[in-house]
Amino acid sequence: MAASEQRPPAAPGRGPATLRDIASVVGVSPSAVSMALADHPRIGRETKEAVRAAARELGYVANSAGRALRSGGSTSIAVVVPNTAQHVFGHPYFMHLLVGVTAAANAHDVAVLISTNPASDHDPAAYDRILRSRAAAGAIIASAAINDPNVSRMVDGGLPVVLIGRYPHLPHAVSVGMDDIAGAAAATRHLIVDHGLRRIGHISGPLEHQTALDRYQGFRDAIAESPEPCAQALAVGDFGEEAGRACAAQLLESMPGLEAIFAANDEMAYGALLELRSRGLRVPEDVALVGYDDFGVSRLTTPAISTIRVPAEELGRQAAERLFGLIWGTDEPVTHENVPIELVTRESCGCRPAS
Amino acid sequence: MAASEQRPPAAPGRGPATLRDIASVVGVSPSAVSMALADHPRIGRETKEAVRAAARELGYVANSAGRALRSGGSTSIAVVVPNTAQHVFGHPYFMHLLVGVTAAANAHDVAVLISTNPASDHDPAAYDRILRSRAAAGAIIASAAINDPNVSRMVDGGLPVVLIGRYPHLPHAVSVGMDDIAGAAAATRHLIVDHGLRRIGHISGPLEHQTALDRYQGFRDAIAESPEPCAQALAVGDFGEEAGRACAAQLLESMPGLEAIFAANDEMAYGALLELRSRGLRVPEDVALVGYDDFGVSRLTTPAISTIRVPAEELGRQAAERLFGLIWGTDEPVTHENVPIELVTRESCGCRPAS
DNA sequence: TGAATCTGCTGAATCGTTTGAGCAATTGGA
DNA sequence: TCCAATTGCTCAAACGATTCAGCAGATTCA
Repeated sequence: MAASEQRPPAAPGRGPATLRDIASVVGVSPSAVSMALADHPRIGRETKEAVRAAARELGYVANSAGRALRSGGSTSIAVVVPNTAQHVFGHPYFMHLLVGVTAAANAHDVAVLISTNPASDHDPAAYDRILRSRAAAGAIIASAAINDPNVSRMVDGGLPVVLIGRYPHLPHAVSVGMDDIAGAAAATRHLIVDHGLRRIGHISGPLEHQTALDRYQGFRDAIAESPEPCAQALAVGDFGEEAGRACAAQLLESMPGLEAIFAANDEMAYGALLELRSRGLRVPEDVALVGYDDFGVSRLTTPAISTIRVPAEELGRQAAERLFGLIWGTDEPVTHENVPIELVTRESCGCRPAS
Repeated sequence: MAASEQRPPAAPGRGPATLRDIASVVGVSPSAVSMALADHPRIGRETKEAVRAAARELGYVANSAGRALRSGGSTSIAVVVPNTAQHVFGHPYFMHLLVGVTAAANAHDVAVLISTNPASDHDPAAYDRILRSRAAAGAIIASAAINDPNVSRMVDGGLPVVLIGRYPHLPHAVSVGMDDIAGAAAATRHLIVDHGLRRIGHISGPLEHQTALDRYQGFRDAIAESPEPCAQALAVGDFGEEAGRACAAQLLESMPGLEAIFAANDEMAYGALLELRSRGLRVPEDVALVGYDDFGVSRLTTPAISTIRVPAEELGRQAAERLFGLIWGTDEPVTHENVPIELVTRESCGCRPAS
């Protein structure tokens, strides 16, 4: 079925219609058809109507390769995930992000390409190739480590790029994120001020991620601003549930009389919950617990985990809009923008009685 | 070419390199470069090496539009989600599917385009346009309602399409799915045979989804094959947590002495769990519960919900491989293939004591 | 020595679309 | 009546990669 005939002009069933097919139906040149569809003022009203009718009839959609080639720029954007697929790509955060991005892209009739790192490390990264091949007109980069050299290479690569998160060492980069420092401080402050807890441990993410750094910073800020002295402890995890267990164990060792744990994400908070439960400690009566993210996990556990809600979908939507602004040049170059976050109190901090 | 002055040959920083840039560096024609990169036998070894060196030097990646235009066929595949974005796209199922698809696509150096329905209903669907515009060489269609006319239109549209799920009314369609009937029967049989329960209710999905139909069918099969008589009841939900609550309430009304509930997915099982708990009924002691899917939700609840594990990632991977087979013509046209599923017993059916 | 073959490349055409230049017909103004 | 301006289209040239026919030069064989 791959062998195509010589192409009798505008064979009705054979493959998608082209400008030429419409042209031969209407009886004008392909150029006229192109201009008619673009609503060019120099094309007559009748011709335009005839062209549009024929286009609808034949189900014409412009060949994206032809268009991209001629007008230098595709109608796609890429969402790239620099980290290995297993680690981040499978995370609910990414899914919500993607929903936001596709919603915005759909509204502008733009296709979304997703790209992760290939397994091999010496090869040029997959997303690198996508941008160089001009398959996408720009890219949204999600959750990169701060020392990822690819990110700064892409930012400097001349192609429109929007980063998700905060990148203090890339001052020229356009980014959309949230105030993780304030969020973490709010979570910690809630434990200190509203629940009167004084001996608090933090389970952080890997410290080469800005997000982990910022949440740790917010934690320390809240401790520091407390009028009454608080004791703090740190255990460094990797955002995974198992690390949460291990870090909770570590905190219990290192800080006798631990009253509360603030974990840098909900997965680790859940891990901590399991560890505490397995040691016979009650949450929140013996140890209070707060997480971060609110992507479903924290709502389901018993007790439900109090957390900071990250509006990932909104993040994705704004990143996409910002990217369109860069691509079409319709935007003042805002360097960084934050979406609002919110403390969600549930049972694990002691706000509502665990049922 | 009188216009050769316009283009200072291979300006190093200006935009991605083209074949011409390499050609002018090496001192051969663009054709030779193309053939060298394709490892054509009629190109000399030295030239090939020089070309490859220059290509690496300039960071050359073939312009995807140019290549697609000439060789008729892009190097992307599309993943389309016919349902509204809110409903299905945000589901963990989709995320796992996507991980599998991208993993397979990455391995073959193929880009993945994702597409959802636009809001408007009268417009040609977004994925329709993607295929017609040849932006993607083929498509994987995820979770469509059985009466979705777009699906059969795409299947008959002449472009390679792989469906995910079972489509008994589209006998020619290539699809990858799982045996939902067997899975549901296994879940129900577990309640009957292993736990000795006899009065069982089913919370199904919307019955215009084949998945919902099949799981209901499996439920009834297991009831029917039971040597001892069982009582059954049905409540129809929409795969959402709220519907799970409502359906559980409905089942408790309609079937006095209800001993067990088999829900067609984990979200609804979780809703049922909440409803049972709010009525003071213990799970599994008073009412046993089994769900379906195992995308994280069921593992986190207390008690953890027994369920059927759906290998969505594997589903995505196989769908992608099947699609490549269709596109490149390297495959016998297997019509339908199943991935294996597995019963995962946890606490909600009574297999392990709830901690 | 001359013809056939092989080797290594060039030139031109092509994919489908867009766009500026330009041409023929019509209309307007003086 | 004649020169302009306007209207409505056509032509040709791109965009970048691929591919096939063909052309020199070198090599082989008779």
